[in-house]
Amino acid sequence: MEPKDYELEFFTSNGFQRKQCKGCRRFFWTLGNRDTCGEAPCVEYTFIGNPLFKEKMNVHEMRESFLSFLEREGHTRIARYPITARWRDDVFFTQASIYGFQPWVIQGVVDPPANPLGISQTCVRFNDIDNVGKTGSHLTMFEMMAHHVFNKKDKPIYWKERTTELCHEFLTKVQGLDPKAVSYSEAWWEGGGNAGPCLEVFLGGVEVATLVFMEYSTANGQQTPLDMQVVDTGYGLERLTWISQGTPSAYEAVFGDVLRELKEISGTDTEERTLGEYAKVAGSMKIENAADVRELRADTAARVGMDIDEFVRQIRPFESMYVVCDHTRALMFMLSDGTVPSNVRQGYFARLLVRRALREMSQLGIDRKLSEIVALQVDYFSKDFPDLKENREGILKLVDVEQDRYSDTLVKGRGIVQRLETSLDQSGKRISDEDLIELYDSHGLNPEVVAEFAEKEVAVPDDFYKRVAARHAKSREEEETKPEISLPKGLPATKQMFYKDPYKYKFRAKVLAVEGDLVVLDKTYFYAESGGQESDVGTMKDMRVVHVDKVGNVVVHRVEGEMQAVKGKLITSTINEGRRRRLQRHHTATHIVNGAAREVLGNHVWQTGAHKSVDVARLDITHYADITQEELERIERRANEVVLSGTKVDSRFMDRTDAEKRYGFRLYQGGAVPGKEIRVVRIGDFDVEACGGIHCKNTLEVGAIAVLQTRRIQDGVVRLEFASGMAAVEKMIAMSEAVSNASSMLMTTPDGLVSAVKLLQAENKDQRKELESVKRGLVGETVEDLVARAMKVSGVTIVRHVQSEDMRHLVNLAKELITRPKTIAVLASDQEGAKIIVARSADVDINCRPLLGDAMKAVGGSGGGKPDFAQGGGPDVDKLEHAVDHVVSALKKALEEE
RNA sequence: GGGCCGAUAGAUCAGUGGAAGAUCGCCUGCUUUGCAAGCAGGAGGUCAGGGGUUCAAAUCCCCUUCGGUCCA
Repeated sequence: MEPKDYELEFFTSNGFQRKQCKGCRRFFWTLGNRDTCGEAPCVEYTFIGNPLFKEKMNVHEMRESFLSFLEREGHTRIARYPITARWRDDVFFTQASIYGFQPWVIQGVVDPPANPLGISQTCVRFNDIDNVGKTGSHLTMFEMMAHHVFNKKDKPIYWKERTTELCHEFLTKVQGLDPKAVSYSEAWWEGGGNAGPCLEVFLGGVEVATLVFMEYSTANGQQTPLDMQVVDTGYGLERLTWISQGTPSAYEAVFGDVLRELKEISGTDTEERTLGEYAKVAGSMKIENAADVRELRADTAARVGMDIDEFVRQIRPFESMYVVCDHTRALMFMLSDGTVPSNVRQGYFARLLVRRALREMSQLGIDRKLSEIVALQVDYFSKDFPDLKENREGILKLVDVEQDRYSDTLVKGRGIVQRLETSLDQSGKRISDEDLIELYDSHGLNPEVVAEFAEKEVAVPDDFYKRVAARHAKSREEEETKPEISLPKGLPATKQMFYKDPYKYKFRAKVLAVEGDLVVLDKTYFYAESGGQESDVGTMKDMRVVHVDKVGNVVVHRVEGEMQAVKGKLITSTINEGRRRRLQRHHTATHIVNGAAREVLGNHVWQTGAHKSVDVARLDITHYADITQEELERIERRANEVVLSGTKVDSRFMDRTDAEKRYGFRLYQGGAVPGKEIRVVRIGDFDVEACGGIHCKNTLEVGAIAVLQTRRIQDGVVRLEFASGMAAVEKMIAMSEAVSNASSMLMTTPDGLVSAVKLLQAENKDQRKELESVKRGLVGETVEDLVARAMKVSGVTIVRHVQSEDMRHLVNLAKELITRPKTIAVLASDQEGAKIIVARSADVDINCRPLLGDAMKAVGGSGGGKPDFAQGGGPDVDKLEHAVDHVVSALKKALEEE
């Protein structure tokens, strides 16, 4: 960070002065007389009740004002990227305007869609979610407006001067800001392996924009200049809107109609001044936990001269409404862009938003479906984002499903809390901090909810969420590293000929390298395992090719048999055609099933994984529920209609940006796809995906698609298993074989199979019952028998019985015997070791346990039980009779002594 | 991807080594003008699956499967 980085001609020639902030010591440029940088806490918000722009605008007007300004200044306006960053596998969500251009544009692999360009990018960030609603400015979802420039060495467009000038012009000329009111603070930016100087643009106490000049790569601690210099600006749409309106908080400015409606529904109101002071104090504070929030409230209450309790009573409903507005807005975009609520990954954040919003709704006492509020958001935004309108129904459905789920969790939770209290009551305890953490972490019940459910008061520790986090802080498991295939360096990319001719199975190619059992050719028709499609196999001269991998751009053939490939020589290879055809069919079938599932289930369906093997293919898709039999049949029917339609399957390489423009981000079903050119596989108007796999040329080649089963593999993801072509036929043959075998075994026809099985089940159950009751009857008979033969000592009947029985029977026998008055049973069996039961009726005063204990010593085992019913066993079967006699004589002795 | 909690009757759950239970629901009968009523009786269980420890496992240990939940 050097001063010269910031000494712009634009500043010096326009009379800007470089000053140092007396608060934070940062340097900044300004036309005004200020001595502070212009950001809170060095200054307080100055624009509340005092808008700094000439015109009040809502978010839509402000967005349009910015983008059309850029258009007038030679920029091309481009559409936002989805909020779910499917083109990347390193992040879940789009968190800044530059995300859409990482990594391919920034690395210079792909040309930007336009240059220079203007965009308003929808983003979400969850790090400060706890502050939403409280600080007056924090949001989970926001729009980052930007002008981006990608300056290549040979074709620079503009850099610091023009960037700063554009920013200044937008603020002063377009928005009518007093030029003295803005300051540009010198700072350094780093992120995503890149770095560069930046200017932070402050006005009224708020940072409204950051102008980043990305020019270094910071890989392994070194700063090396980038080939491409990137202008990465970011203008906070919501903040600019706020400043234009001068409302007490950003929320009041940006949530528009939705907030108005919420206020009406909940019937809450307060003085603007209270909210304004709240935001001012919050702007100068760092808020990290519940104690900070208390401090913020206390300070503000003091400033407006209000009792703290009264202040909180007034402010809480507003905080709740802001949270509901923010979360529903974020949800709307996330769900529209393909996030399905779930307990993992992206989906979890959607669930989090739904649950938090619902809690605030109940705080407010609004008894409505959350989807009604989301619907308001859709209506407020759909004019500027038509895709929201298109997905409206789907979005609301997802919200409803998720709300139902939460109410299930709460119903369950209420039971858990009540049972916990009852059991704690017995030991005179109360719900502890540990209990609270457990309830939250394992059952999703946050402390407020627990307090609501509990009879008694519940104390919540300030650092509650910190302690939950501490519970999760544990060492990470080491990642498994795949054994790297070592190849000679500098091999050229293998020409993958199957893209040109997927029906060629025999070819000659030059051997470029031989490494152990690995062979690299200059070109190949073998398909390497990727995109879930298994690799081809075949032969190379007399060797077998058993697997084909891709390492970078090099295709590696693994062979078995004596090595016949010689570096520099030509070699003939043959691909196993039958296998290839099956894999190819399964791949095309996968696209068809994906499209059919989307048609049947809804637009929220995205592929999350797939595998195509010889016999079966599987496709994992996002969906919020199990697939019903009816839906399954519709998908299967639709898929086969598409097959029979004889639609051409068009596979071709396209410029990435062109493809995205033409087909949208639905292309990325299989996840991130690298490179400037992507291969686009299009089945008429039915389905388009970016895919490197080998496909049929026409859907007819798929033959038929048989869906074999569906399974929910995780929350929000369903797996479809299916077969196509001959594999489908084989599956059908196998199934019908199983059915006919089963029917003939049951001496019925396939049609009668179900009822035959039902009958069989019923019969089986009846017989089990009957057997049990017969056994019970036997016990009764034996009892009579035994009692008749029993000895009597001092009026007590002692039953001695040794027989090879199972323990269960013995226990039943003893149970039956001791229902008789004045009865003692000494029963034994030598089945599976020596087993003894000593039991007595309730009216005999003898402890059976020590008696049994002695016998157990004799058979070398151990036992236990209750005083009136003891059982045990040991290994020494030979000593069983002796042990039983011992028990009986001890009993006699004890009874006679009385 | 990781942590935690869990899986017992149709539903909700109790049972923490020694005879599988409660409540609701279901069936039958009685009672009642009527019922989200009362009384009496009854049916209903692969204690998720598989291994192990033990004389003995629903219960303790391990694995698998499935569900819930929190976090990244």
